[in-house]
Amino acid sequence: MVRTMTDTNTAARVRKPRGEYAKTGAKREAILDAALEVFAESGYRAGSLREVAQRVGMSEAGLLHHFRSKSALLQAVLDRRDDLSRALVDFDLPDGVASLRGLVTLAEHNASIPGVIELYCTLSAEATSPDHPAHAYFVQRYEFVRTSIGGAFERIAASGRMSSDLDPHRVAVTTIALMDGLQVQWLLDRDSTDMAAALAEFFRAFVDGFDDVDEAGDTDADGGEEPILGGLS
Amino acid sequence: MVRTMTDTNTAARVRKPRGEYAKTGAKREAILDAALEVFAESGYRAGSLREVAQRVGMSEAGLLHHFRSKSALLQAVLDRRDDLSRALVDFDLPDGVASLRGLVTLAEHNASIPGVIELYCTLSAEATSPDHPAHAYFVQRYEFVRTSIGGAFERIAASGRMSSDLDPHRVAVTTIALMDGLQVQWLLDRDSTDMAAALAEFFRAFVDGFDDVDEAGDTDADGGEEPILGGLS
DNA sequence: GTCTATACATCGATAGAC
DNA sequence: GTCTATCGATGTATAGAC
Repeated sequence: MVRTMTDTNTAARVRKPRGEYAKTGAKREAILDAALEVFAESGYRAGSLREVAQRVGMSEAGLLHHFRSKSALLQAVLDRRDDLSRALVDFDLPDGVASLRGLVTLAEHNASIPGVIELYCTLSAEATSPDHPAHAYFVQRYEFVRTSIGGAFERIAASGRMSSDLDPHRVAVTTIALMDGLQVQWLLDRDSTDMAAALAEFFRAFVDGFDDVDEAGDTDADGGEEPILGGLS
Repeated sequence: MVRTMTDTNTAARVRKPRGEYAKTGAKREAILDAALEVFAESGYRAGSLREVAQRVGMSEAGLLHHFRSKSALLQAVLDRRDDLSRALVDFDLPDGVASLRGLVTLAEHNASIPGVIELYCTLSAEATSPDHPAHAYFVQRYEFVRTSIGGAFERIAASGRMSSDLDPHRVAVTTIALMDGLQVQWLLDRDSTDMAAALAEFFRAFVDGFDDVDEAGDTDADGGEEPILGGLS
């Protein structure tokens, strides 16, 4: 399970009585939406509370009543994305190849929400600096994702569907790097790359039978939607 | 040839008389060094002229005597990196595989100059925003690099050393994405990845005989150093 | 060519009225 | 819960003395 920056805050928030929470919660959500936009467009350091407050139709003081500081607001934005992700991600599928196909689906999905891509793309680069308020968050996040995708490749290797010359963990690092790097190019020029196609081409070269249709593993027969892995970056 | 943002300025600078240029040129170089550091650590928007001036032991006004604005300083920093790169890069080698090996060497070299990696990593994400002063620079830069690496892969494909299923241009996009993404992870955690090894593993999977020693193509017999491709990102 | 002084904008955050 | 008012810090850039 991913450790977040504000487990304490989140717990306290959830413990609040429902009626009071519902009303003020709507405002909170609106603020978080606006904050995500602003941080995505300008990054954390260059993004201003003023801009967030303006977009949500509030004064800065009113905004700071809900979030006591700018960095607390950032943490809340990231925590909420994690909540969404946690509800959608399932990396512990027995079939590692299915997890990889999920990543391609994710890349497709991501192209429809450029704001979120911008957020993670900008923030992860910014948070490279050790004194950035989200530095620890991103270090832990990447660690977790590396482990998850590494596990998928381990199962693929164990089933003999990948060259034994390849280290599953290193291929996981490569996969994540590829997804991140594609996003930079895509944000700079939407026509420069089809992120999902590039990712699929990559998997096809490393994994035997990546394109094979799976009629056997029909665990999704309940008609539910494919799980979409969100906010990986 | 790469088009830069300040061809005009560069031309004007070069035209200056040598004696005058030498003295003030030293100060310029010192400023550019400091500016690269600051922009690398904090990005363009959060990096301050104050910090640059302090590191170079000057007042802000003195600094602005050499560069009329903050964005002009950034352009000068990028232009200088391009000058260095242009002197080191040779992507028009007849042997495409040799160019790829050059990229691995570059990845090794880059690990020794984290400041430059930080600069491009932070700036390229920041410049994703259309109103960023370096936006056009990075769009053009990536276009150029895609074309260059795409050409190398085309020659490799033409010589039959790559699967004909792969589109050389798309593999070029993938290669660049991989290099960029590796840098993010590496900056967040230096132990998370060996950038050069990951890149080599990638090429090995796509290119036949990537590891083969080339005794035939001994064009480097003059004892000169391997050309190092600098500042690709 | 470099400095001091300063103008002017923007920002995060607090205090206190309502 | 939201506002106005305000503080203090920080930032870019200019004017003018030396």
